[in-house]
Amino acid sequence: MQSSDEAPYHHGNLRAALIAAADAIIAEKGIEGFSLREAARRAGVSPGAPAHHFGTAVGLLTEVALLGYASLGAALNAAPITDDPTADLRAQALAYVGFALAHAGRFRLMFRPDLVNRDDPRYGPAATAALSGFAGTIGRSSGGQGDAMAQVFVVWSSIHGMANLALDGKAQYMFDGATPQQFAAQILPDLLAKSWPYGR
Amino acid sequence: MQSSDEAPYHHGNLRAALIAAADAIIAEKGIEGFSLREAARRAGVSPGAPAHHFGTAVGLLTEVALLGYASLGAALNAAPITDDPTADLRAQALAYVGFALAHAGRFRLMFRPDLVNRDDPRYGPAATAALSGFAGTIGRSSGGQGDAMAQVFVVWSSIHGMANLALDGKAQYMFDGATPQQFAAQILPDLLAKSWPYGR
DNA sequence: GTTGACATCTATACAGCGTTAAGATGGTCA
DNA sequence: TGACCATCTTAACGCTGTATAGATGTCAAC
Repeated sequence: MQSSDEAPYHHGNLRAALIAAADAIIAEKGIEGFSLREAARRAGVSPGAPAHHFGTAVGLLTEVALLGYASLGAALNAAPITDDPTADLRAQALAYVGFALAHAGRFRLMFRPDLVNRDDPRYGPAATAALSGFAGTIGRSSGGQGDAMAQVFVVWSSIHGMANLALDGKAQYMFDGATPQQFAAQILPDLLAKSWPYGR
Repeated sequence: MQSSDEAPYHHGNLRAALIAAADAIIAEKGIEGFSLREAARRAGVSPGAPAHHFGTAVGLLTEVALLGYASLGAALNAAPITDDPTADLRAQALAYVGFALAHAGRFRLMFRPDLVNRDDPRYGPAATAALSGFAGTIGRSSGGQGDAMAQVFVVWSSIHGMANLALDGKAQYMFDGATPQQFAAQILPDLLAKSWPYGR
């Protein structure tokens, strides 16, 4: 509740504070700049304190990754639904790439199997939910015909690959001078029109 | 020269031994299992020895990554050139995904900007050369029309995204029971036919 | 209210890490 | 032979994640 402004007794809700601290570190320094001890430092507790709430560092990072999937899903769903599924999917794809570039640390963490516990029961649903925007748009257009899973995966592959390459700076070897955003906007229509079986 | 079979004086060629040791560690334990000290241990030298040859750990890992790009290029070029560019590209794409799955550690390292020094003058050419197989196949079919760079990037995005998702085990949420290889073979034709402007 | 049980956090320690600095060692060339 | 230089060792520093034992505060039962 933060009712008194000094560091309280047993800190109150260390769990949430550690998650917030970890997310902030990752946003500032990237996933490589994260350390469990610094998260504890920022939360004002001793290095051993996080263990009680999260076990290991992976436990804490898994929480951040789950938040990342939630925020990715929110970003995808922020694109309005129109009567043009092709345009919708294009907007979602741009949102996906935009999310990767704007939240590089989170995005990289989300796809780091060594830092995230995939056996957490919340992981699968969180990942699926994040992609529900894609699935919905595709389903609205294909009318349920074909293998929906395969369609989502094909679209996801294309967009995910582009997000990764743009994030890794690979695009600069191909289009000098363009920002990743400009580059994405330029390439996306072509990429999507062809990777989506029912598009155009 | 390795003329005597005992550990010699100043070791002989520590540089090559360290690169080989690092590559072996990464192949065995993945990129997260790598440590500079263990590479030194395997080469039979002290922890400080690598510094003289590579500066920091990134220096050594950059060498491994450069080897990785070379081997990736070789894998792509191993697919024979026929008079059917679509089939060629399909084979190369399968080779790309196959490389990622067979050499996961190397592949992950190659795309880890924090572990590889992109400012190394050999980096850009190595990456470009690795993709020359894609570029050649695409160029052979498109006849030089259109933006060659953009075409390569679109194809690369799709395949790279699929390789990453398969490598990260994401495919298992969509096609249970199928091995990544089976999954790749199943999806690739669809992905490629649609991501490649001149295919089919 | 006092007491016991419990969750929470601290203090401390350990092994391992990357990196650095100073010095020993061996090869090479004048 | 002697000077020079590349190479490697030894030792140390501060950092990391994690484990253990104990202190501290909360809460429920009596």
